[in-house]
Amino acid sequence: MSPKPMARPGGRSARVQASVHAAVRELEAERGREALTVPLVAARAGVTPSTIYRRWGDLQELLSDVAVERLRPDTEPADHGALRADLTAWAEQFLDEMSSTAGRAYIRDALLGDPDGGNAGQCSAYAAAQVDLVLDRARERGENGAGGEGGEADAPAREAVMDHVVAPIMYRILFRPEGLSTVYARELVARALDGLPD
Amino acid sequence: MSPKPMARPGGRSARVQASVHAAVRELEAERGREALTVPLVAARAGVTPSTIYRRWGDLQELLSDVAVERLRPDTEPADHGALRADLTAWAEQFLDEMSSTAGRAYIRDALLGDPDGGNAGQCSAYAAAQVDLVLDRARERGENGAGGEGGEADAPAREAVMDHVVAPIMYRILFRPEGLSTVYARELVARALDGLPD
DNA sequence: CGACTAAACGCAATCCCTTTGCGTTAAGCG
DNA sequence: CGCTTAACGCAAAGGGATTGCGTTTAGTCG
Repeated sequence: MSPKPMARPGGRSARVQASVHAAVRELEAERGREALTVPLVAARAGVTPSTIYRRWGDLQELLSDVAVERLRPDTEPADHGALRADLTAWAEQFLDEMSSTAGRAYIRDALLGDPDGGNAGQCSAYAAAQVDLVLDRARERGENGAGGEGGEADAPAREAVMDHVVAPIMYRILFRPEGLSTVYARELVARALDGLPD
Repeated sequence: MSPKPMARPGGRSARVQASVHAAVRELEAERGREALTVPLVAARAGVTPSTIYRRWGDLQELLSDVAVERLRPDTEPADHGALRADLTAWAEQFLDEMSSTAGRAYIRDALLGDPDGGNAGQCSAYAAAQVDLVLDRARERGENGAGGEGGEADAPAREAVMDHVVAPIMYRILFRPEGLSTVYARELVARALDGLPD
C-alpha cells in the first residue's frame, strides 16, 4: 500500500515506480529537498510529468511514499539478553535516527502527503513491530511472564510501550525539537518499566 | 512570532495581515481547505498575490499561521475541585477538539509550513500552559504537595503530564487515527496519576 | 511638526508547474 | 494467440508562482 493501489504490479508499471523513487532519492541527495519538482523528478526518471501526476497525484504524496520506505527499519533490535537492556538500546537508536535532520524531514513528508492516513499508520506499524520483537523475546526468556496485560509486576504490553516511550519521543521531535538526547529515551524506558525487577 | 518577523507592527501592515487571515478563515469555511489558493485568498483580502508571497513565502506557511491561531485555547480548564477530575476533564476535551476533522487539519497545517519549528512549538506551549494551570490549582489546594518533581506519591510534574497524557494523544491522532475515544484520555490520566490518593 | 529612510505594497510581465484530452503501448487474462 | 483496459507519452492550454520596478507609508530623527 506504500505505492498507490497498483492494479498492475509488474512490468512497465513496476519499472516506472522504481525509476521515479530512485530519481527522488538521487535528486534529494544532489540538490536538496527544496529544489525538488515533479518535472525535475520526471526528467531524471525518464518519464513524463503527467505520469507522476496521474499515479501519485501530487509531489507531496510521492515524497510521502519515498519517506515511508526510508523509515522502514532495516535491522532487528539487538539482543542484549534482558528486556530492559533491549528496550533501552532500541529506544535510544530510535530517537537518534528519528531526531536527525534527515529523520525529521522523512517524518514530516510521511505525514504531509497522506490524505487517508495510511502512510502515517505504516510508520507506527513499523515501530510497533520492532517493539513486539523485543517483547516477544522477553516472553520467550520467561521474564516476568512478559507480554501480559500490563499488570503491576509484568513486562509492559505493546500498547504501553507505544504510549509511554514511542509517543513521547515522536511528540518531542515534532513539537519540541530543542534539547533532545538519548538520556530522554533512557528515562522514558525506565519509567515504563517502573516496578519491574531488573 | 505568529506572523513573519514584522518590522512594522502597525498601520497598513497590520491591516493587510488581519485582512488576509480573515480571508483564509472565510474561504476555508465557504469552499473548503482544498480549494484554497494564494490568488484566491489575495482577491478576497483585497491585496495582490505578490504581497502574500513576499510576506509568508508560501500558502502552507500562511495556513500554518492561521492554524496556530485557531489552536490557541480560548478558555481556562474547568475547575472541578480536585486534580484528578480537572485533569481528566481537560484531557477529554483536548482529545475531542484535536481529534475532530477540523482539529486534525489544523494540527497538520501547523506542522506543515513550519521551517524552523516555531509554530509547532507554540502549539505545545499552549497545551503546556493549560496543564500548568491545572497543576498550579492543585498545588494551591495543597493536594499531595502537587508540583513536586514527580515522586511516587506526589502530583505529577508538568513534563510527566506532557509525556504520558498529551504526547500519546497527539501521537494517536497523527499516526493511528482509528478508534479514538474519550475513554483513552481517561485511561492515560489514570495511569499518570497512578499511586495517588483519590 | 516636517523631512528622510526604508520597509511594505501594487502592478505587470515572465516562467514553469499543473492539468487534461487523445492516441499508443503493454500488462493481465481467457 | 487475441482481447480488454490500465498505464503511459505527447502536447496544448490554463493558471499559480516569481520577480523587477515604481509608489505608498510606517517609523524615526532633527
